[in-house]
Amino acid sequence: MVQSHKSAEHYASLLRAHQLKATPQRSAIAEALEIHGHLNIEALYELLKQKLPTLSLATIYKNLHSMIDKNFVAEVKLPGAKSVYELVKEQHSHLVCEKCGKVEDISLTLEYCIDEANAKSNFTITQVDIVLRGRCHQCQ
Amino acid sequence: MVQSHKSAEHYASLLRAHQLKATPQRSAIAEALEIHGHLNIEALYELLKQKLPTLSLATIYKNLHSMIDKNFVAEVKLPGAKSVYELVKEQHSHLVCEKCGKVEDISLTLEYCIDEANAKSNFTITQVDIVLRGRCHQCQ
DNA sequence: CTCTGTGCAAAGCGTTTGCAAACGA
DNA sequence: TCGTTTGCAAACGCTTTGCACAGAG
Repeated sequence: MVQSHKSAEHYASLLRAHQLKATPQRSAIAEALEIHGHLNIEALYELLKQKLPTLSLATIYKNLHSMIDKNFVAEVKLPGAKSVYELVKEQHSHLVCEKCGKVEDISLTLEYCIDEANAKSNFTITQVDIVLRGRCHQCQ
Repeated sequence: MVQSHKSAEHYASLLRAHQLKATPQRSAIAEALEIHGHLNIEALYELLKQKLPTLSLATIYKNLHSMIDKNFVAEVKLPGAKSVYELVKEQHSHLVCEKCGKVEDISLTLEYCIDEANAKSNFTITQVDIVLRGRCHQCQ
């Protein structure tokens, strides 16, 4: 298991930088997402209950919403699976293993896609969401 | 409003070609998706109730599932919006207007993305789902 | 001290299921 | 005719809400 090397204050500052009050629940969510990268709501709840036994699902829902509103967390909708949540970072795309479901980030050059889409359509493209599917190294 | 120029038998044949019994409800779903391109469940229900007043939501859910199982219909998950459904066609990507929500198809060259992802990751990519967001011609 | 966040329980809402009747092949 | 589909209503599960108490700033 990956361990955190960040202090509680690290997450509190991150939260405050996004106009979010720093509570233990929110810090725990931030830490879990930073460590695990991508988690769905159920996984997040199971994970956090270990450290915060009284944590309620409602709190997770409320906090994910406020974190998304403040652009601190993003929801990643995956084809044929539950949404996962991640900390907002620089623009990136997602790889999903079709066998084990693992999600990884990948940085792709998107100019080509955007240019082609602008040329072929009447839209002015501002954003590209890409989900790549395939087999991860272990599942080949 | 776009009107259909296909006979009822056209949709019945399409359905049978996908191992689906041709019922009026299914033909109506196929027709609506062919005419409108992309519809969410609520829009589909409202539309179809006009022609089939006794149609139930449960029937739409059951049929969409069997149509997806038979690879006749595909679900398109959109960031921050309800899923829409479309008839399965050749591989293509989606454009979504961030103002009016309109969804259009676009054919993009994906080799570049796939090659780059294969080169930069340990995954063997088999599929790429791209959702482009921006402003459509009317909403610029 | 004040306002926001938390946890619990209840409510809400979209989706699924069970079943009898209707229907397609 | 036989197996599938339909429509209804009930059940389900995930998400949201209301509220009293606790906690952050």
